[in-house]
Amino acid sequence: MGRSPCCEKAHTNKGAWTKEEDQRLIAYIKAHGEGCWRSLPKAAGLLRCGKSCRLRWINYLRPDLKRGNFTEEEDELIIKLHGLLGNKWSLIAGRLPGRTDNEIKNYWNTHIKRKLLSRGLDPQTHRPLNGCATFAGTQQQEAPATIAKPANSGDEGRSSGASVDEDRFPDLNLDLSISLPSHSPKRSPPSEPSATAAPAATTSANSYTQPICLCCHLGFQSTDACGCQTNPNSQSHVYRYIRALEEGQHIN
DNA sequence: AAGAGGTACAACCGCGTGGTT
DNA sequence: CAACCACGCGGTTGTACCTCT
Repeated sequence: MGRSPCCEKAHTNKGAWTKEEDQRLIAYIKAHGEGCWRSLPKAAGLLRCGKSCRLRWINYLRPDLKRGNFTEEEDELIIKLHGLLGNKWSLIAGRLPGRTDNEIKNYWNTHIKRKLLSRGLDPQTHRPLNGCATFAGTQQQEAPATIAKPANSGDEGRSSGASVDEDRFPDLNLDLSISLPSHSPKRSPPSEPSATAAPAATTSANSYTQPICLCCHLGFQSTDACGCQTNPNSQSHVYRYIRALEEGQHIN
């Protein structure tokens, strides 16, 4: 049982990276580009695991990293995105140029969690801590639960935040699901018959589905991470967060 | 000044997933 | 279609640094 180790443990360094190792990694990637992490350490003359090299590059050495303190805007964006996506740090990082998932994850655990607690909000659910409907009850009381669970909804413990709802962010309709732009019968594992269920972006009888790109809905401009505007007819198999429109609502 | 406790962050680990054979 | 492989992700840990007493 158990999987084979990702690399030979015997002759690999662990722990903090030295300057020399950093230089070797940077030089190699500059010369050969990213990719094939497994063979990279050997080729670059590093006594490191490929995973370790990848992590070091992505989280620390990449030239486009911003580093430095998070701004207030970034804080709020992270909170909103976490409310939407849960602990999907890589997705959140995708919306914050120059930030890495690891950095955001750490920042969340050390700063934002506390910030939300001080606001009386549960960092995981974004709901008021005392459980009473201080403001959650003030909105959308009549709205049925229209949230379709995300793809990994079976894994509640990991991303419970993804199931939070729109009452935390009245300006955002958080009715989300993960969907494919076009039907893909290949996906959707049998164990989760409807969770991934892309086409059914809603479970509400009162609403109908119409995909909206989350990026656009959040007000982001078309970027490399979101090609929906540059290529609206794209049939590429890219997961997109979509939400269901409520009755009477329409796309601008 | 020194030790204890708290905080921040880099790095590791195990698992899930997609691609290839 | 199953097995294998490599990559990427999220949770967790280790440790250096900071603050308080």
